[in-house]
Amino acid sequence: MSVKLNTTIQEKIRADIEKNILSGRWPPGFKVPFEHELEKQYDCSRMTVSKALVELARAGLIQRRRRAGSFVEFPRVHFALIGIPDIEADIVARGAKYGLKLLMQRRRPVPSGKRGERVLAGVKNVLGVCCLHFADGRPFAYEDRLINLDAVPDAADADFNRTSPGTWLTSHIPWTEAEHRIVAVNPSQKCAALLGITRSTACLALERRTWRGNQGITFATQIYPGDRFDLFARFAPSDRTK
Amino acid sequence: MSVKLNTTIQEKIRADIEKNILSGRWPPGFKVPFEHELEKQYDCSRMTVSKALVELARAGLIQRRRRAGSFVEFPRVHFALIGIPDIEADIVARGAKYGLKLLMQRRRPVPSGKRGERVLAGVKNVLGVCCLHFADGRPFAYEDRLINLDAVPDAADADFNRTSPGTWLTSHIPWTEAEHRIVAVNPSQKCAALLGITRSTACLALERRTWRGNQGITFATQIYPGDRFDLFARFAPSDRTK
DNA sequence: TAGTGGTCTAGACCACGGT
DNA sequence: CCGTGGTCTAGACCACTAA
Repeated sequence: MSVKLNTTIQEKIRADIEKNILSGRWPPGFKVPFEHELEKQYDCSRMTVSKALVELARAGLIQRRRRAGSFVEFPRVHFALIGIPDIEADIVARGAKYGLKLLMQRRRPVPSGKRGERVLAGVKNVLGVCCLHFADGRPFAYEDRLINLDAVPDAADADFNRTSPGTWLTSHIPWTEAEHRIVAVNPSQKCAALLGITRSTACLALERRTWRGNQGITFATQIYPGDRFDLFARFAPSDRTK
Repeated sequence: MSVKLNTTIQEKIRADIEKNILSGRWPPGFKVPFEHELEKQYDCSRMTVSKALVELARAGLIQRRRRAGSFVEFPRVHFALIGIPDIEADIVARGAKYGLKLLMQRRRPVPSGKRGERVLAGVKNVLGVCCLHFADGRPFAYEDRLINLDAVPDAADADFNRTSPGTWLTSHIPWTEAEHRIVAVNPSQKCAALLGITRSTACLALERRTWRGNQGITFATQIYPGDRFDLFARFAPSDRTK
């Protein structure tokens, strides 16, 4: 189908070996030729061979062991690199009109015993924000978010009627660490009413915690009705980026 | 906290630059020093600098442009590298006892109009398998799977009372492409009864399609009660592997 | 067009881990 | 022990592209 013109030597080596593995010709445990053998076979320097093999090891296709050589690994766990979208960008990308309704925005203590505790433990200066996201005028997601005002003081004056808190944050502060949790939940009475569904409608809850260094930035919970939202990932074992 | 002893030059360069970016000292759009500048600064060869920068570009922290240089990128989209587990391994890893009950295993036509169609369109020789996964004797997940017997003929004789279809497949055939879809659903009457829940209990549905080349291998739907299962990912922008 | 990154070479030394 | 992979060097040519 597609033709590769960008055929560098290391890319050719990588592609050849990958083909051998994925076709099953080189089964799991199979010993990949030594670097010096590939060096001769492709008539190139050892550095070039090494780059190709390092790449394959990164992708989880082979395992490299000193003195022993490189061996084909078996992909035992499926990984999915899932893009967790900015809601506004996601809705616009789907061709719908984005709408936002701010329900609440005020300083409040961190609810103790709740899930936000771990990110914002001990933080006094916290902003709580609740809002509804709309796609073509229809409720699309409910969002409940805590923001550490010590980390992002500007957030106190932000206008979340125009820009959603998530969008605002990503353009105002970089994060160094993040956690995502995906779970199916039944919505609370209040949440169900806002989304125009019943409590028995399955929803996808997306929890996101972000840090910058040791400082917690934000904890957000987004609730999507199951029939209006899903997460999707398509990928190949050698292509873990994008 | 942790001390790096494995301090190669390229690792030091990479770590230094990463620290500058994540601390905010080098904001988005900031020009990273040219390769030849870093070469002098660290008193090493250009290849070493290059490896460090390539690594940072892979991680999405910088963007490299010919003639212009390298620039700090802003992490705008949240990605989650989620390990979608083999159910048996996952249950055992949680410290529970794994159990499996085969409910159905027989050849059948691909249900047309259903979600399996795209993977196994036109395939005549299809094996349908339904089973329940247990953790410590309690229903943990319901699985409905179609397997292309043209691609994996051995599956016809496999004993799915002992090994779950997913585990069996990953150890018998490699895949080249996969799709995952994650969505919240209300279970069917039958599924709810098998899992010991009601139809109004929110469940996480994991759909997985895998191919080997152009040939569809399998289409699986796994239903997890929302209160017994979640997907979790923790990561830093520079650490997209594992 | 000039200077950057992309790729490659033909060596080198070393740490490590099978034998 | 000794051969492997891990890392590094001091060059080189080329493709691309911003100025």
